[in-house]
Amino acid sequence: MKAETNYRPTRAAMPRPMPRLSRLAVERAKSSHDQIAATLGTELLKGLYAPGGNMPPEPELIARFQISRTVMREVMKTLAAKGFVISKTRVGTRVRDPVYWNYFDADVLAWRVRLGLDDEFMKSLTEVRRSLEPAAAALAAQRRSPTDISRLRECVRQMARTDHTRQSFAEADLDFHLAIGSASGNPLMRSMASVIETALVASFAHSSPVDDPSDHEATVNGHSAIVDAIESGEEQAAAEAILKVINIGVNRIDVTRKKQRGQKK
Amino acid sequence: MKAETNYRPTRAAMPRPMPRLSRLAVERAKSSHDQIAATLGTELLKGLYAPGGNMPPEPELIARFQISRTVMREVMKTLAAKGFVISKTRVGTRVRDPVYWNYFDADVLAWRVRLGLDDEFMKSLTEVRRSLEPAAAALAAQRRSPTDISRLRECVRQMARTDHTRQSFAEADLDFHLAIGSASGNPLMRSMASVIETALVASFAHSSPVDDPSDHEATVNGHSAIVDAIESGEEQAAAEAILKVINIGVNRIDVTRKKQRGQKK
DNA sequence: CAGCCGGTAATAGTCATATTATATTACCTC
DNA sequence: GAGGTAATATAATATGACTATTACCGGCTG
Repeated sequence: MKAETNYRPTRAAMPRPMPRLSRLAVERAKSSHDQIAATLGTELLKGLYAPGGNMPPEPELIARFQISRTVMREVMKTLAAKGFVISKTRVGTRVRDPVYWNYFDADVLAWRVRLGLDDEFMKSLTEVRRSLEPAAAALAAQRRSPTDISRLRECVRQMARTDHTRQSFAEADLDFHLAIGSASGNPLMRSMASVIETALVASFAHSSPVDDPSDHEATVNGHSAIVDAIESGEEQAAAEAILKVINIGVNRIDVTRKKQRGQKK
Repeated sequence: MKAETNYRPTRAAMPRPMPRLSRLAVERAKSSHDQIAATLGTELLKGLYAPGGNMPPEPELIARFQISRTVMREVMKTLAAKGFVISKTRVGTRVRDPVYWNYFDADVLAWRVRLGLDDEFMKSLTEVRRSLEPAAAALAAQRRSPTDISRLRECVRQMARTDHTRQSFAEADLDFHLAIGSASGNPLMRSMASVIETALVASFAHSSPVDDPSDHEATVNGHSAIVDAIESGEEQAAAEAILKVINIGVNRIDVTRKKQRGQKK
């Protein structure tokens, strides 16, 4: 069979198997383009370019990064697509008000994380999770399709494995929360994936449930309880159960941080 | 004074006054680039290109849209930045799993809206608002800076004006909810703006509080109650108050739709 | 026959240059 | 000084060439 594109609506689209779903964002390969976008994006996040003002003009940036105009423009398009800037002929590339920056974007969050994970930012992430995920779980409980349930159960089974590295556990955990998003039946909820992923990557960087068997067990049980609640259609219980799981994670971070601070003295 | 760029961190950045904040997304001018991005983005949302499969190869798209390769590539970069596709040498431009699509992106939502506002989608939007906005309001009540309060009050005052068009009222309403996002002190919450904007544009398209004086009054009072709760630091009350406002909006849509359906018969 | 290895070719990535469009600024007329 | 018009800076678009990456194929080797 010839290599087949699938853009003819008439021909039944034949989706080839996805090339392995998740993989955490940390390890993504970086082309020169991405690197520069990341650099400028990070600088924007740092506040080096004041909103309402202009970015340096094209020639200057080209000189700075030693790249062709083509690449520079594509980088700008990327930043524009994420809501950071807007370019107009004769005006230059203007930095937009931060309200319009797509913080929910996976890349943007990743840049923000690499910028440093102050408590402040972790708090913001957690606040969003605390409001969105319970809602998603409640919706899942409302709809609870058998396929979703069994998928969630499988996720829990994966999390329960005892041979996890931090990395592999983080992936399993992420899969679970993504599955919740899907089970909610709300595409927007499912789209919060990047937020969760970032939060998990961040929080598991220095401590993970797999470091401590009892923590691991508690985490798995917590997740299992969520599925139970969803399966029996108890919206309220599902929401509370997932909130509990989030809180366990937050506590682990707090504890670890305190320990680390203590050791530093 | 010479035209001044502000990219030197050393020199105190002098933000020029924002060129008038909001303006609803509907009216944005469209360059050829944006048009094509919108076209392809819409087609992606429609499901014309199966996830995991390839987009049509560059030459074909260039032929289709009658544009230069430069523009085509920038469009692809835009779509890539929004999580729709990923291009690799020798492989082509592959459509990513919809989980990764940035639904929270203002453009993406706008495309989705223009695609048609089925009840299903409005429901999704509302579910997200119902979970995020109360959380934001609660946080605002926790922090309640005087500046935020007075800004919110001003928003309410603007909404209360009796000389509103649907458009101008929608903008005032949007300003209010943006202000709530800001007042939450959480940049991620503030970033949900695009979702709200889309929801408002959508919901006011066919009916608006300004169409009916008593509806208008109820809406304004509802918003005022939110500010009261925030000011006195009652998180719970603030959350409930904003939920009420959202519900009023949802009801208006339902009623209008039913009426319209009735008339069609 | 299976599996490795290297060459080939398809495809996007990058580059350089030229032309065009558009908004701002400055000037010029009235 | 108001209003219009030309000059100019800046990004937008176009074009064509070259480069880099890697999937695929076919041959070699065990």
